[in-house]
Amino acid sequence: MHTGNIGAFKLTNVASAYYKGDEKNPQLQRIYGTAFQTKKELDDYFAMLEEAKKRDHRKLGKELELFVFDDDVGPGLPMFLPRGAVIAEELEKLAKETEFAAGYQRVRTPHIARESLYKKSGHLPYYAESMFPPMTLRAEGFRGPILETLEEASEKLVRDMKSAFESIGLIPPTGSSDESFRNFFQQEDVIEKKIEDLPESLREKVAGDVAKLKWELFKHALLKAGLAEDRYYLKAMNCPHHHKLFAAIPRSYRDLPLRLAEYGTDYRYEKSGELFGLMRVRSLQMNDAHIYCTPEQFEAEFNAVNEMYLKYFKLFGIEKYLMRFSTHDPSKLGQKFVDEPELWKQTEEMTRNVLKNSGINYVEVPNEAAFYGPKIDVQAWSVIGREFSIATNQVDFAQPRSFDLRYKDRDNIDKIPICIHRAPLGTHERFIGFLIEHYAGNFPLWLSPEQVRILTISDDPKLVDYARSILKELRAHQVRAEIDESSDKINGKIQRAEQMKIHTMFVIGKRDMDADAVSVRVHGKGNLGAKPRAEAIAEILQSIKERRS
RNA sequence: GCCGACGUAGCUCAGCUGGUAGAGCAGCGGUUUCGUAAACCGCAGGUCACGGGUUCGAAUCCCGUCGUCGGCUCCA
Repeated sequence: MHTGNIGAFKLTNVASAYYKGDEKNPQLQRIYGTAFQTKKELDDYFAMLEEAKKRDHRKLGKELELFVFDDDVGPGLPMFLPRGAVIAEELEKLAKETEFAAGYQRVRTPHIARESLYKKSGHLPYYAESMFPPMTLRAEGFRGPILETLEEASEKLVRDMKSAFESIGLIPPTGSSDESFRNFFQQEDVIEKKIEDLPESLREKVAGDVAKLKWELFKHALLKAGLAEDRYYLKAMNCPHHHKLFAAIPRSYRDLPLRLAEYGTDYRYEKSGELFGLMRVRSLQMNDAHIYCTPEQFEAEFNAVNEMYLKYFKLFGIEKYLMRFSTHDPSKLGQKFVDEPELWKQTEEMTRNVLKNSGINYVEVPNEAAFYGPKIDVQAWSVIGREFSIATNQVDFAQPRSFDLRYKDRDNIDKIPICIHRAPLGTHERFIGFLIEHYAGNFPLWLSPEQVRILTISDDPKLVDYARSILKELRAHQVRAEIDESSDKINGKIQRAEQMKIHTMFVIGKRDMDADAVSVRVHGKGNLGAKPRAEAIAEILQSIKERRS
């Protein structure tokens, strides 16, 4: 490229940016502009932006009464109104059916867990920044009296410290008075010597680290003294809970692949400036599943997941997509990525091969992997050509190890499974946001918040009865139908229904009633004329069943 | 979190350089019974995001907080 190619340009906006893209660096003012080879391309680009503005999911979400945010609830915490909740439920139904057919099983897990779970999983410390701070409770297990004074507490602390030492096989020196115990505790070299005397298993546990030993003992004593805290975190991912479900039952190679699915609710403490409508939120419900498999099964499972993506893309009319294969940066092992250089290499190689063999459209991006393994992000383009990061698909070698997950293989040896994290529809929140823009709020019938609205031409009681009997029939078939019996003129009723982008309108007048018919009007298509009632309803049911676009 | 802009009725917005709030739609009450994108009349609705300050007087000026948006960074 050179400047000679610039045929048209336009300045757009002004904003600051970090020097060299690092948030630790100072910020500079940046003037944005865009350029194209031809005026036509430039105009098309701005037409796209204009169209995107009209389709903005925040605007349509408000107009169509899909979801709201409320300051008292909190930033980034969307609430779905009935019309929006419908879309989420349809997506869940779709996911459940698709996953059931693909051999997944549904599970259910709580929204919170103890700190220990996230220590095991590696979320603490690798993911701590993105988690809500913990809620702190007085530790469970303390049954003793609440201590009145500080002295009392400290005496008890020392006493319990002593028994803590004894509990791991360290015998305090002769006398065992509190005094001598205190002295003993001060002498690190003595403790070190004692550590050497420990059985190997215990020695490993403290890893020769006196500070760590002291800390462990101190915590133990604190707990016993009733001064300990117990911390619970809101979950930011579902995987740790699912790993526990894997571990809950002894697993054989015959059980694999085991596919555990849940539309799990997660909470992530996104930085305030990152929040953006439904696209970036702090409470999110993910179309999540974890596949536990053997290395031999990996390729088939991974391909099956990709097949599922393609199936969804087709259903939603997503024509352009790209898989971004994210790998680790060796210089950030132990900081951003778990410190397992060999396993990183192996799983990345394995994943790369599957991608290559499958012929799927992908690019490789370094340094963007998940902390527990290589990751594939799926980008999709909406009909107006805007790009969204919708879904993710991750390979995890780290957590199965840290959770000590095992299955008994053919050769009677315990082996560690590989875990595939996958969420083809991403989160409800972002996916619904995407769909709003993609369809410009004109959802296909199966997704439509209100599928049919019955509009009566007059409020003649006989006519209203006829209209209500149609409503009843539609609802008996689970069709989301409403009736507008207001005293407005038919034009007014149509206007309101059209503005709410109601998919199908049944206009009911005396002519229709006499012929046991309905006049069908479809949003965006206008009046389609009268049809026998049974035929019109059958068509509605068929379209919903097939999830027609 | 950082830089910048913005924050008036449920919604969309008006309110000029400070004189103490206004419209349309929606809502409610009537009237109207009208065949494919807005029938008519009336009523009600606002601590002008929140908290402080300047001033005789603040929606208007200043400071702080919260929130939203445009970016950065991050991400599903």
